[in-house]
Amino acid sequence: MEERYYPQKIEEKWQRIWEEKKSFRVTENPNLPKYYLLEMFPYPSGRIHMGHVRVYAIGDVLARYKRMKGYNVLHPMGWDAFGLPAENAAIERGIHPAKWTMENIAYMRDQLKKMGISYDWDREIATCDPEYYRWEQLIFIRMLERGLAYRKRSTVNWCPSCQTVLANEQVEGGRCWRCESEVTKRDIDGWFFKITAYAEELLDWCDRLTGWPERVITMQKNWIGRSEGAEFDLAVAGHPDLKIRVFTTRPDTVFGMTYAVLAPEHPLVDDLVTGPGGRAEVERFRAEVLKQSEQERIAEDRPKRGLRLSARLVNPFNGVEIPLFIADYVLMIYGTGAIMAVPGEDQRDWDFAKTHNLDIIKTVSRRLGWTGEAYTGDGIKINSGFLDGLTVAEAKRRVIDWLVERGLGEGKINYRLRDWGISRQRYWGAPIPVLYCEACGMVPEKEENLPVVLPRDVQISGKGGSPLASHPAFVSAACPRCGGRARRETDTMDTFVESSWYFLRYCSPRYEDGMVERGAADYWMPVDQYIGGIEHAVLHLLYARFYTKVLRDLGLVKVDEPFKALLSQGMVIKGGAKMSKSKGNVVADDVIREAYGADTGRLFELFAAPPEKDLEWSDQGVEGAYRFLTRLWRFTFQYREALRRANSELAREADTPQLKELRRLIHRTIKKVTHDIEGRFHFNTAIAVLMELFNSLSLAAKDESQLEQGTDLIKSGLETIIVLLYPFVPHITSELWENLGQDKTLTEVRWPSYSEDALEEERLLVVVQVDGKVRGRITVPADASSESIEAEALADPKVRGFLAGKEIHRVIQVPRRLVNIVLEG
RNA sequence: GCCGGAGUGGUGGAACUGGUAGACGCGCUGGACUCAAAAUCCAGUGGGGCUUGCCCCGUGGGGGUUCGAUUCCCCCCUCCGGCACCA
Repeated sequence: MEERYYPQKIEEKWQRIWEEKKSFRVTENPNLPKYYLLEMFPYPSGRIHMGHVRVYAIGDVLARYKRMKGYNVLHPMGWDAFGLPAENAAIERGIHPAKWTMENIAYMRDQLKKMGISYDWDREIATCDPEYYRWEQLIFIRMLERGLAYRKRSTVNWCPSCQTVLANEQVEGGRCWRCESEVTKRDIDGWFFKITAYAEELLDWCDRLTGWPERVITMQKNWIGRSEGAEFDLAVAGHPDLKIRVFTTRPDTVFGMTYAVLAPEHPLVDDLVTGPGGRAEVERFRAEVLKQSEQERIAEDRPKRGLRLSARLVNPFNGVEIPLFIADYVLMIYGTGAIMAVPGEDQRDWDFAKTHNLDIIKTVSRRLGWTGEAYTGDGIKINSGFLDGLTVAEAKRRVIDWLVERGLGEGKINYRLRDWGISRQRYWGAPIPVLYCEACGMVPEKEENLPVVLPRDVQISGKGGSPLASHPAFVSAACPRCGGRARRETDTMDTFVESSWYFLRYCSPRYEDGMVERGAADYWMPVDQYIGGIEHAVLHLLYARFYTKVLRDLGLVKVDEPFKALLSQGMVIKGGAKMSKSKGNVVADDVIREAYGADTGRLFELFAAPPEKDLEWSDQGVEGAYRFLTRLWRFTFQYREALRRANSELAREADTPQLKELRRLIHRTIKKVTHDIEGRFHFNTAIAVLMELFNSLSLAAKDESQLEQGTDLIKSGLETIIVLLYPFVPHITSELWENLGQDKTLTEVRWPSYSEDALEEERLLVVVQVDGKVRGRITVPADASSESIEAEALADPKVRGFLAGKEIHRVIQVPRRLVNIVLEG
C-alpha cells in the first residue's frame, strides 16, 4: 500500500476487475429477491458532465447497496438514440446522424465506466438499432388494428425551428420543450395514439402509485384534467332540425343561463348564419381570433371578444329564449365546443356578460358577506324552479336525472388530456410501418417485412420536409395487400415512443422472437426504483404508463404500471443556473477525475444535498470530499500493520468506557446509514454519520492506551466505515479493504447488521427543563425509575436555583430523555 | 388567477412520531509544525450581554394550541415549480 492516495490508479484497477469478473451481470434467479433499479437513460448528446453524473451516482448507491443486501439487482444502461440534435449535427457539420450518435455513445459509455457506475453492460441497448425499433413497429400495427393508433387531419402544434409537429405535452408555455422556439398552429395529417382511452385508468392509478412524489402525481392528475358534469341539447328557435350540444360541470345552474356560446370554428356556425353579410362578419371574426391566439393568449385580463349571431336558443328547462354568440373564450378542442353561459356563477361568463350587456341571474344563495362577482361556492339553489332549496350537489344530480328521463342529455365526464400526436416530419426516428396504396388506401406493412429500416443514404438539408420523402427507394414500395404501387409513410415516430418501453427491453435485450421475453419481464417488472429529472413529470412518465397499459392489454406484460417508485432528483446548479452546455457553466467529469478521482466527484454530489433537492456546485465542497477520503486513506495506511494483527471478528467486550461508547457508535452508525439509504435516500446524512464515526475512530486511535486495548474494536470500526461507504465511493473502499488483508472483495461482502443490545446505553443523558427552558443535564443509570430520575432532576444544583421560592405545579417526563418542571403561575 | 413546494448561522445543509435548534461539511479566526509557504494537525466559531460563568434573544413575519413548537392550526410576506379562458 502506498502512503499517498492516488485515485486514478486504483480506480482504473477496480474498474478493470469489475469488468473482467463481470461483477454486475445478472440473470433471472427465482431463488433471489429481485430489485430493478433504473435511471432515465440519456440522450447521447455528446458528453456527460458533472451535472449529469448526479443521477447515476444516486442510482449506483442504491444498486450496490441492494446487492449487498442480497438482492438480484438489474441495473442497466442504454441510449435514447433517436432525436433532432443528431440531425442538426448532420446539417451543421455534415456528419451522418448515425455516425454522430454512435460516436457520442462510445464516448459517454466510457465516461460512465470511468465514474465506476455498476451497470450490467451486457444489456446495453440503443433505440436507433433496427433490432430495437422493429418491435415498436410491430406494436404500432397491433395498435392500429385496435384503433389505438389512428391518422387524422387536425390543428397541431408546430415548431418552426425543429420543423416538426409537437405533442401537447411537449409544448411548455407556448414554446418548444427542446429548443424554446415559439410554437405555431398548423393543419396537418398525422398519427395519434389514443391515450385518452386510458385517461380514466391513468388517473385512477395515480392514487396507487404510493412510491411516487406527491408533486409528480399532482402534475399528472392536473394534466389529465378530469371534470364531471353533463351534456345536453339546446334547441334552435325556429329551426326544428338543428340543436346544439353543450357541456357543463355545473348542471345545477341551468336556470341561470342567459346566453350560449359556440367556439368560432364550431361546424354548426355555418348552418346558423344567414345571408352573405353575416357570413362575411363571421369570417372576419374567425380571422381575428386566429391571429390573436398566437400572441395575446398569455396576456392577462384580455377582453373576451364575441360576435352575436341572429339565431336564438331555447333553454329546455324553462322554455326561455336566449341569445347566441361565437366567442374566443370557448375552445373547439374541449367538451362539445359549445357552452351554456351562466354569468352569475362563472367568472368568464360574468366578464363576457358585462362587456356585452347581458342579463345575470343568481341561482345560488351567496355566502354571508360575499362581495365578489361570479359566485362559485356552495349554497342553496334559488331562482331555479324545481331545484329551489336544494344544495348544489343535490341539484346537479336532479338535473342529470331530469335530462335522462326526457332523452335530452346525460351525465358526462370530460378530460383535458388529448391524444398523443406521434408523427414527426423528421429523418432520425423510427419509421411508421404503413403504406398508402393507390388501390387499397392505407395499409400496414406485413409483419414478416419488419423492421422497416431507416435508410442511411439520405440527403439531410434541414430545408423543410422529411429527407425520407425525397428517397425514392424508401418511398416507393409494393402494397403489402395487393402488390400494387404504394407510397411509404415518411413520418417517423416521436422519440418518446422508444422511451415508453425501453425498461421492458432491458429485461431480455437480445430476445429475437418478440419485444420482450415473457418470463424475463414477469421476473423483473415492474421497475422497483426509477430515478430521473422532474422535467418528465408529464412527458415521458405519462407516455410510459400509457404504453405499458397498452402492452398489458395486448398480452405482452402482466404489470399495470411500469414504475413502482420514483425519485425525482434535483438539478446541479452552478452560478445560479442549471449546469448545462448552453449556459457554459459545466464542470467536466474528466477535470474532476484527474484532479480528485471519480470517488471524490461522487462523494461530493451525494453529500452536498439530499437527492430531491437542487445541488449547488462548490469547488470547496469537492475539496472537502477529497480531504475526507485522503484522511481515510492515511488512517488506514498508518494503522494497517497494527490492525492486520487484530481480529475484528472476535471484537471482545470493550472494557473502558470510551471503548464501550465507540462500540455503541459503530452499531448506531450501521443503523442510521441503513435507514437513511433504505427509507428516504438521504445519502447526505448517511455520509455525515460515517464522518462522525471516523472522527471518533481517529480520536481513539490517537490515544495510546485505547489503541492498545481496543485494536480489535478500532479495526472493526474501520471495516464498518469501509463497508458502509462502499456504495458511495466503491474504488477507494475496495482498495482499502484489500489492504486490510481481506480475501473477499467488497462486491462479495454483505451489508452489516447491527445489534439492538449493542445500542443499549448504560447511562442516559436526561435534559432537565424548568418551564420549558433547558436548565440542566443529568446522567442516570439506564434502568433508573422515573421517580428516581425526577428526584435527581429536582436535586440538580443548577435546576434548584430556578426553583428557589417557587411552587412546583407539575412535572412532565419523557422517559429516558427529558424532565420538564412546570412552576406555579 | 388556481394548484403544489420551500423559507433554519457567513455558507451547503442536520434535527426520528411535538422534547437539548444548528449534526456533518465548507468558510472564517487563533495556535502547532516550517526559514517561509502549501499540505497536515489542534482549538474556537448563531446573535447580544456581562461579573467568563451564566443570562437574554433566535428556525421569513404576526397570532394560536401545548408543560414544551423548526415540527401542529390560522392569517400575512417572499421565493421556486406546474397549469393557465378546459366550461
